[in-house]
Amino acid sequence: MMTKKANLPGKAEASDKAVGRLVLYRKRLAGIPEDARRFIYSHEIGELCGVTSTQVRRDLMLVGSSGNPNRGYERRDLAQSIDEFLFEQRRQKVILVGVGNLGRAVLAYVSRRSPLLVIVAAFDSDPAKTGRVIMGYRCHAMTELGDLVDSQAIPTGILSVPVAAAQEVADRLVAAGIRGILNFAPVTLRVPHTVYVEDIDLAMALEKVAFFARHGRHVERMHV
Amino acid sequence: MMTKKANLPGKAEASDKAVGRLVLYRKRLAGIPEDARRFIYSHEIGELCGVTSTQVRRDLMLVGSSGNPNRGYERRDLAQSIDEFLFEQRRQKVILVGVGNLGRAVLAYVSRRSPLLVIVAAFDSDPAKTGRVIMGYRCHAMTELGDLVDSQAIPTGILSVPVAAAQEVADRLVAAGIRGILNFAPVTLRVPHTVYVEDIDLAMALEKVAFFARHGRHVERMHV
DNA sequence: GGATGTGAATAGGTTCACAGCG
DNA sequence: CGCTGTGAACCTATTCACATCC
Repeated sequence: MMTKKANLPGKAEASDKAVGRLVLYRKRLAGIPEDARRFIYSHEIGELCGVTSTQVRRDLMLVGSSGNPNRGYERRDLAQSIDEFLFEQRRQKVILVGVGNLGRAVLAYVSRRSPLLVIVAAFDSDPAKTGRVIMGYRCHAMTELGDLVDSQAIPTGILSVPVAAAQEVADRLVAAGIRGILNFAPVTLRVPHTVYVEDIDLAMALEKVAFFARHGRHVERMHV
Repeated sequence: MMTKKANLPGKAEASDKAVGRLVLYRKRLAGIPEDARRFIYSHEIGELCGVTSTQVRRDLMLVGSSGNPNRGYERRDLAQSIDEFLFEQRRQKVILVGVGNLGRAVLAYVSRRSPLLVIVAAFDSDPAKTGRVIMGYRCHAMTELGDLVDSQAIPTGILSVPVAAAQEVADRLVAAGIRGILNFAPVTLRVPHTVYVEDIDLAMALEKVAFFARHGRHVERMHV
């Protein structure tokens, strides 16, 4: 029998952390000047990212890239492989809900930094904002949210609304078929477990830092 | 012999993840109405935070709190214990460097949300900003940075300056004796390993979400 | 010689299972 | 009974060690 590929054997599944690091490698590679050396060693990538060289090589196994002993990895080629692995080279649409202080900062921050992700619309419930162009993005009324996500099959949403509205908006996003949410609202969202949620709570992040600032412990790095 | 307490036996060392969860528990406890039930079970905390009850109890062992079979944990008491563990109940000073879009959002976000952390000053290199009050915080010139951190023994700094300036500012913070940095600049900072750094790169976080949105995998939650 | 790629060993974190309590 | 507290089992992630290649 065995028609079900449950756990598709042979193909290694990328963990949350591994994906996080791959995104990081990709970003740091992009930061290297175009005219720098054509090849790069795993230990150099490691230094750039605060990761051991073994870890880098282990992660790169996932993308199926392949380096050359003695010369290392061809930079452009490697970047391409990682893009392929992460996004299949295709652009992916994103929407943002909640154009407050934080929402605006995110709009400003993300544009230009992620060429393979495009924010296609922003939403806010405040009538004073809807219709206007903010940080280069047109702000729509919340009523249009469901339709747009659904009709354009938007997979990813950024949630930067006040706590009070967060769960309700999340519900609407889920109902409209969203697959992943980057959540800045300080609340644990209830969503079906098919939807991936990454929470960023700035206050909590700061408290964690404050704790370890006092306790002077270890180095462990991971960019979100 | 055995004078060296290497690994100080008996006292469990809190891991990065455990601390993150404790911060989360504390935050969610704070969100419960004052007049709600006086006791709470580990499985209730777990539901509130998206964590298993075993995990909650395991983490609470670290703070040395103690629940009561049959009734659970006394809410106020527990919150107090966690505060004690995380911050020894004392207020801790924080500064912020870089009052751009993101810096402003962080200022607005953190104030009121972390009663035990107080932002004591903001800094920016733009003369148009220095001297003014932004989001309720007075903005100082960068020249005052080292002195203030040093003289007031500020342990924790928020870094929300442009990439180009990040490493230099980090160096100055370190020289002035900072112990922990919350870094929003999209660069891996080089700091002595006695300094704790937590990186938050919004673009990277979004890319991670976009990846898992396409790959529909697992639930794993962790609020930064 | 110094790098890659990777099985094997290790460390770290989570869940299980259950004793003990109220 | 259903909960807490916790040793032990388990599972995941990282590092080691080394065969292999240029």
